[in-house]
Amino acid sequence: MEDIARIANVSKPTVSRALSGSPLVSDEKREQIAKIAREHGYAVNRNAQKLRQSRTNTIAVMLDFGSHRHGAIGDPFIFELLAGVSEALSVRDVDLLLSPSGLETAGDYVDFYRSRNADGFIIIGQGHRERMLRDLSRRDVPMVVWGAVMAKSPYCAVGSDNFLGGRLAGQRFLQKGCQNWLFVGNTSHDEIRLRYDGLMEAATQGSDVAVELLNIDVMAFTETHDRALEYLDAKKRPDAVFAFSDTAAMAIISAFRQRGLVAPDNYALVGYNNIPPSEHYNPAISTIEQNTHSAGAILVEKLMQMIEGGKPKSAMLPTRLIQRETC
Amino acid sequence: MEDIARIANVSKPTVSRALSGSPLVSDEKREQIAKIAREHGYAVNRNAQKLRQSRTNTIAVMLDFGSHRHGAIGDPFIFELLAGVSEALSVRDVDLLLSPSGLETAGDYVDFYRSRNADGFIIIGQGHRERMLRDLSRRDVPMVVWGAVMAKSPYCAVGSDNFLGGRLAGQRFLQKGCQNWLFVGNTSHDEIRLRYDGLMEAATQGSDVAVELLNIDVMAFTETHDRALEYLDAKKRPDAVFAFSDTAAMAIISAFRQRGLVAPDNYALVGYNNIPPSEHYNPAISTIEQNTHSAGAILVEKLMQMIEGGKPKSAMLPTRLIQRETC
DNA sequence: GATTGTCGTGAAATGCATTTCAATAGCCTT
DNA sequence: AAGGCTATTGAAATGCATTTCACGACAATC
Repeated sequence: MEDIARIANVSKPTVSRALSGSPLVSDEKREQIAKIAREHGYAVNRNAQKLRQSRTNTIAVMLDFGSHRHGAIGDPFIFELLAGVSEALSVRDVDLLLSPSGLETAGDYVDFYRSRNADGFIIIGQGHRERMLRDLSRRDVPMVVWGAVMAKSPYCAVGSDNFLGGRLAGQRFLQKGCQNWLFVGNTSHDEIRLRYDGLMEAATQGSDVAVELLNIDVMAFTETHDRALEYLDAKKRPDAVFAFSDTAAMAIISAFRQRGLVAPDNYALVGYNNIPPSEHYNPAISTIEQNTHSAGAILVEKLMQMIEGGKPKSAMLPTRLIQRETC
Repeated sequence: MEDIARIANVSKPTVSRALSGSPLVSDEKREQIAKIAREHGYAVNRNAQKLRQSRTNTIAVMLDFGSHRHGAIGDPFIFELLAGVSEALSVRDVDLLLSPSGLETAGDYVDFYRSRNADGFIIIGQGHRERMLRDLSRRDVPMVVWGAVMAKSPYCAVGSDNFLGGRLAGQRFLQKGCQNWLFVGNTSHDEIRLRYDGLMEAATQGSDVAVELLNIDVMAFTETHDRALEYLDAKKRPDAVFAFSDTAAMAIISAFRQRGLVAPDNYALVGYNNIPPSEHYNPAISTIEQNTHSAGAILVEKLMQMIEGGKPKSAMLPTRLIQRETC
């Protein structure tokens, strides 16, 4: 920068101001300096900048890649969410650091933050990290979580109305007169348990409705498929299935078909997320839609408020049932 | 750091060495210093470190999020690739900057690199950026590209043997005696054109084989589906379809079924990527498998060599046909 | 006892941009 | 013509860790 200053016959601060678009420097001079910088292949050292400003304009997005081969991550839904976040960040010219490694405990997160790697965290899915997240939220680190939104939550969470999602599915089952329901998913994840709770609430409003729970902990396609087969082979015959994701719904459809059961003739089925293939699946999958696109924007918005010192409130996004062939 | 040094009764350099695991400092002292740092909530400022070392231990991974709503990105395959890269990087303790915004021209990439935002680039998919990539590769910026591997390529590319993939599908079609083939994909992308070329080669080995091309430029699910319907409604009746991705294959299956055509009875179908749902789809999709997992590791390996000043060669990964119900 | 070597340590230089604060030049009032 | 104001500008301080180089202490060798 000093060299550029010399060539442009100005001082270092002036170059700095010109390049960062400060109003203190005239447009003419700015132009001229920018030109010189360009010609000499000079680009501001971003690390020196971050060091000086104690601001990184970077946020870390935590995806549970660990569960990649457990399937949760492969879901197009997560990808859409990530794309939404990425887009919202790029509008603000903030960089996205994807799932930096070695972050396990709340202490790890705090250290990472203190090392000024990022100005804050967006954490996708509480999963089984609920306890860690609680700890972390007390440590004065800007963070926003995508997942279950609970009244008592100590941190800012953004998520769909999962309880409603479950209830909508249940109400539809009631309409169709189904009485033996099956919920497929891992209820140890808050987000998914809320869906189960919503389904249960609907169940209590019907008469003679029984709900079973197929609690799969490895949420991959193949595992879900196999667990569903086992379930059927135990002579169970649900007339309504609510799956925690469309991907899982596909696994269900496949397993049930192997045993000669087809939706909607032999059972009703509702999935979750409304991923693109669901609409054209055979049969087309009824599902609960989440608004991924605004999700990303809201997550970013909240986190930015937090970084600026604000204390944003959690937000719950609406959800709706999309009826297709399976139900 | 100076404070920690004072408290530990040593000098700044010693603290630096202790915390970075230098062998120059005794284990005992290292322990003690680490303890003090922990107790006082001290964490090394990563930006100062990067500034001093002129090394960021960060690489930028470029995904074409722009095409998100054009579908390409939603493909689980891309996600798997990303997960593979992420994992390979985390082993090396390198951070992953995801698709920083504002990078269009080769010049943008160079500036970004010169600003020391990252030590190099992994670029997923040449797409329509082929020209930019050529430019960039001449500018002395470490980069590796996932996509078509071509002999004359000026940059290091890693990819599957797409030509072979196409040929395998074609050979299978020949075995089954199909004569009216349809290729579905956007051949303006090198990667996909190679698959087409491979298919064509197989075609020339058969007798009386005709190949048509359904050149879809928006590779999203719904668009593919609609284009397939249009195609059928133009009274075309292919007896073999090769789709550039399993996702596209699903769209094809759906569209064909709407016109009363079912695989494998009415036509043979081969997809690409072997994403998890393909195995259990109805019908189960025959497909060309790419090895995503080693892909990520190889990409990272090559890039690291390049960052160290090496000049790694391109690599082509094997590919194989997985026969399932559709063919 | 003198010499060579090893090990650990610290002072100071370095990487680079931003920001504060004081100073200057130029213009307008009165 | 003197005083006051604005718009620019620059010198120096600052953010923080790493690295070079030199030095002291101590053990081993002759």
